[in-house]
Amino acid sequence: MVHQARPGELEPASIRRRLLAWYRKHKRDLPWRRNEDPYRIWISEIMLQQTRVAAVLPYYARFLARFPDVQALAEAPEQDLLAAWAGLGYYSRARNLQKAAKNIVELGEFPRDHSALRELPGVGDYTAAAVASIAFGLPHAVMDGNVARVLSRLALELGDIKSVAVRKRLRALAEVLLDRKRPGEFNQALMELGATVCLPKRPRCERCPVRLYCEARKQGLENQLPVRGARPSADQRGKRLLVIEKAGKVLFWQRPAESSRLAKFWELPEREQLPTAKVTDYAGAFRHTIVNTTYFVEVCRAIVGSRPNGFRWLAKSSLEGVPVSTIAKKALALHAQSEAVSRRSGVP
DNA sequence: AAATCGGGGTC
DNA sequence: GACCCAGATTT
Repeated sequence: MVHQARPGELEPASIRRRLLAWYRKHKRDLPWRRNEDPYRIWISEIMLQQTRVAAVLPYYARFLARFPDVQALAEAPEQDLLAAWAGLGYYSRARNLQKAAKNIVELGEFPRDHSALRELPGVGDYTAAAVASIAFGLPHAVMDGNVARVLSRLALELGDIKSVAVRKRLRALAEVLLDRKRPGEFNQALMELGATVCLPKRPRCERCPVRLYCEARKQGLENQLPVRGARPSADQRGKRLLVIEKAGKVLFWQRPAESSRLAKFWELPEREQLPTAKVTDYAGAFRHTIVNTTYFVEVCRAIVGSRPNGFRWLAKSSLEGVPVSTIAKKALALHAQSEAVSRRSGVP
């Protein structure tokens, strides 16, 4: 019996075949695609949460060299871990990674199914499905930003992509389409399509292996989908940071463990924290956006009499091994640059 | 259901 | 600037 598709009806078998053929030919050579070690797949998936491939690449190899297996990760000092993660963002990922590593050591083996994976801190529906399918060949469909966009176009989903109802519909569609014999490959193919062809703006439909099945394209609506609600506009704040040096050391304070963001990261003092510091000169300014706030940061050099309460001197040479916020790193770079400029021009 | 969490590439 | 990324967790 040959299946005869009616017009407008989804054709999962054909979509699977075309998508996989396309993927085998066009997939990018990414470091986490070179083996199926669950540990390495897991690390890659955590790093890739809300983070572009290009941003992850420089971190991935370095991180694995430093923490080559679950044991090493479980035993690492937290400051080492945060230092290795500094700049990637969403630092609760690093903290949860280590909690999970400790759980796995306790378990005695890497969790081998979706529900066991899902219990690890930092592992939600997406990551559990990704690791289960890619590392263990289990038939779980992933739903990430890429898949949601691709499927919203394929199925002409007109509801808000963030809404629970729409996510649920798209998830059901992903499960129907999933190639249950090659779930890992299929999931990666769908995500790869979203990342390289079915782009948020101006999708490259001429390169798409399933364009003939795409309802949005049939209607000429591929550029209008997916639909998403408006976002709150970013607010803006000023910040004045001080670079206070003494004998190769710089004055820092450390965010408390309970801090909602950048917990335990080291920061430069703000002008308001040290009203008695004597500002000697102006190093420059830059802007930095954190989630929904844009900071306009001015950097000054300053001097203090003695070490203020709650602050510590950190050797410049030790900063690599310590979690330092990106704002502080930018400020230090600006400071170093302005110092070099004033030396060249002969200004003290 | 909505808010929160980083940072950067890209248009 | 706005958008968005191989999301998870808390409120």
